[in-house]
Amino acid sequence: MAQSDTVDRILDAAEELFAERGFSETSLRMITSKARVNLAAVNYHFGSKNALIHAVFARFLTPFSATLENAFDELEARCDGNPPTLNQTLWALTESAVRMPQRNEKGISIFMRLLGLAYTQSQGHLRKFLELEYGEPFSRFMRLLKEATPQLSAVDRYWRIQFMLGATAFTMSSSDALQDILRNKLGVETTVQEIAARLVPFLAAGMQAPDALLVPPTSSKIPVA
Amino acid sequence: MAQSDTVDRILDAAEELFAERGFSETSLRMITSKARVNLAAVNYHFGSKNALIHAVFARFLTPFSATLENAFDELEARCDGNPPTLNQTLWALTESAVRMPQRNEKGISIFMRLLGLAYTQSQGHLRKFLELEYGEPFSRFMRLLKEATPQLSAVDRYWRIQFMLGATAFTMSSSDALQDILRNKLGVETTVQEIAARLVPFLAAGMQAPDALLVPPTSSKIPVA
DNA sequence: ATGTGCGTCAAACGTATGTTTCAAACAGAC
DNA sequence: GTCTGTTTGAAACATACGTTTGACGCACAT
Repeated sequence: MAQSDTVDRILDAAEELFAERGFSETSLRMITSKARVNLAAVNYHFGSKNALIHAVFARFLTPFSATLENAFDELEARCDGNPPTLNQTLWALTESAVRMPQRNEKGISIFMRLLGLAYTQSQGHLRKFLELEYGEPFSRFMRLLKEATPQLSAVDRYWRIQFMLGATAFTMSSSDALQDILRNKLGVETTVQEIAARLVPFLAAGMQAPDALLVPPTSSKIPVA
Repeated sequence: MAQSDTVDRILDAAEELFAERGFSETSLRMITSKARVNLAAVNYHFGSKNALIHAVFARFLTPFSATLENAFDELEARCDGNPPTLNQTLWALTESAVRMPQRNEKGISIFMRLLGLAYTQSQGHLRKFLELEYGEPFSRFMRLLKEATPQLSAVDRYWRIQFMLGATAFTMSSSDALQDILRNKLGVETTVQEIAARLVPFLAAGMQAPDALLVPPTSSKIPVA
């Protein structure tokens, strides 16, 4: 065995367990026993549990971030000068995610779920790590979104982007369970690609919704079509 | 002091700590010391940490669920016969949430954050507890959504509902953090009511988006590196 | 053969957790 | 006042955690 695959075994196991159970709820002992390596191996190879978490993110975020930069480069080149549309920007992102080389068929949903957890679980160190290491492609995505939705105020845009992130992270992270339910209920099979194909129009429509009414259209007034 | 306020002190402290740190990351010792009660009081009054979590949810979910049922009753009465529109249904839900009697100014955001956590953190016991106790208003909401979007196929509707849930749960579960970012970046203060007022149009637009295109609308042939 | 460096292993460490114990304090009824 | 059931208090319990230790095995250069 070449340069000991212990490191990868740990990363594989950790990635999967973190995705299903969260960070604090996953102990090093669960990880090492799933990976069938010694407990001390984690601290030997990574230094600490937090460092392991960072390594798990780095392993999939680094190639993804490169792929994404390429997709954005190409998109901007194709539009030369004009800002890409909202649809184009969203599709560039989705395609980059979907086309990522996956280690297994659960790859994309683990990927999404981890991103969601990173946002949700307020682990300070993770947040700082991600901002530091991968802030740039994120900023670029934000800039593209901004140029694609000039009609929105900065505040409206900010919140709508959060809504998009939420819909995406949530759906993708529980896509396994959701696909099961759908299969049992309606007897339909679905691929992640199809989910993405449904998600993008939903998001685009939401982003381009008319300005937020700050008053509910309840009772008498504004019956709404 | 009437029937010992220990119980309420514990619930107040637990609610706040759970909302800011999550369940596993909050220890009974943090709770009891914040509430200035003895450590053993939690197990004496509630039986276990899990039971305390259930009690925290029950305290705000029971009145909320009642309020919601009333709101739906009233909405259906007002529409007599015709199914309520999507906007009306969504607003009935949001208003019920926003108008809940709050214990303090942080009430509503704690409430939202806890709901988000319940969805996000896959604590098995919580899920089961919530389904068992509050499954009915949820089913009713789903039925109203179905009647409000007859143009959607069952599959489309299913996924779009997941997208809505995701956007809501995600935003609500990190709303404090998101408000902080917004404050530091743009110097804007936001209330949960305003977030809700922005969320509803976003969701409504997404739900009513044109049928999903199953092919990305990129210019040429989906080049992508 | 010998020594060196890296990786593995079982075992232990210190700390923090949820829970239990049991005596003391307290309330209200008689 | 005395008794009775309920609530508090300090302390201990058993367990699980992340981390550290030091002995051991093994490849490989000398």
